[in-house]
Amino acid sequence: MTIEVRNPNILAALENQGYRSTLPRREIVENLENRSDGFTAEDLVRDLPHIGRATIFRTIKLLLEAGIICKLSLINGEPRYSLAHAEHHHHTICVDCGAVGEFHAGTVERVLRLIGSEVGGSIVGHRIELYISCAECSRLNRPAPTDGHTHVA
Amino acid sequence: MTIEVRNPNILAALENQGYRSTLPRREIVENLENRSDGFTAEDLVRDLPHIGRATIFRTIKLLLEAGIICKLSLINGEPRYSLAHAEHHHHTICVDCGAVGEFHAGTVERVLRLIGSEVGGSIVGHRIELYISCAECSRLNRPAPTDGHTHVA
DNA sequence: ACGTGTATTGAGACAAGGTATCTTTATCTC
DNA sequence: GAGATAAAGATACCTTGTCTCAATACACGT
Repeated sequence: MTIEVRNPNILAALENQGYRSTLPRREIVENLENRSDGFTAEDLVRDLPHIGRATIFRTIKLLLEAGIICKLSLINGEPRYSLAHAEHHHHTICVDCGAVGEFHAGTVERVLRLIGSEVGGSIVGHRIELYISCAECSRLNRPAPTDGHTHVA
Repeated sequence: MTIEVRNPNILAALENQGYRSTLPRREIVENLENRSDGFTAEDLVRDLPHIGRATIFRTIKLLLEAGIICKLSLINGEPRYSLAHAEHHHHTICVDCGAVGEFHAGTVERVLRLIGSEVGGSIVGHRIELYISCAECSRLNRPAPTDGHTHVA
């Protein structure tokens, strides 16, 4: 399980990939950097009303492809985005407050590779999401009576 | 890794939970049972044009809640449904042909529980999806040059 | 078999999240 | 600066669902 520091220069990363540094992109990236938790595309649309909706979505896609942000889904399937702090990781998502954490577990990756090899064919990727009620939320609310086995997917 | 047999009587399961056995529901369940792979809500809407859109979605929701079908997402996030064959499981999804397989890996569950306990708070659920190019597809197409580490979520 | 209460349906409007198109504008390069 | 071209904005449209509300069909008691 690893938690690393924030990418120091997102704009530079985009420019290195041949993209222009435009005002809307700078504003979106700046907005992103001031967020600690997950956010929706609509959050950005609301925060940056002078930037067109399409541009917001286009930039989100760009940042996703560049690995700068990740797309994750809440337990009900709603999409959220979050800044990527580490290279390869997965997310813990608090179902109460929405806080997003990152973790990396080599064991899980190994087991999935093993399963892939049993199935035959080749592994293309995987998606892992761990839904929790974070320490604070589960203290405030009554602790959720779950078993960690809730079948989500 | 387990693969089990199909639920013999979906309708009875619904009735046991207090739901009425209506014609639309019978038709939808019958249609489902004749599918081997993942399907979309629109597939059902197309196949059963005399059944209202809302009813299709309502019934899907019902079957999801009853654990009779699962909702899963393709690598690009598109939703798919698939009949549930086993109790608690996750899915392998072929990114080329869409074939859906089921697997269960106790090791992964254990590791996720461990991670949950490190994070503090309580585990509510998890989502795991393994994207593959199935044996047949990876033989036909050129084998995908991936490493099993593609960062999806 | 026959009402009757209530769950369920169908039609269609609405919503969230996102994409496509097309014209105008802003960047980068020289 | 000038020009080629990437990117932005506006807006229509798409997909996947959900909501409302009147009309219908189940299931149950008799």
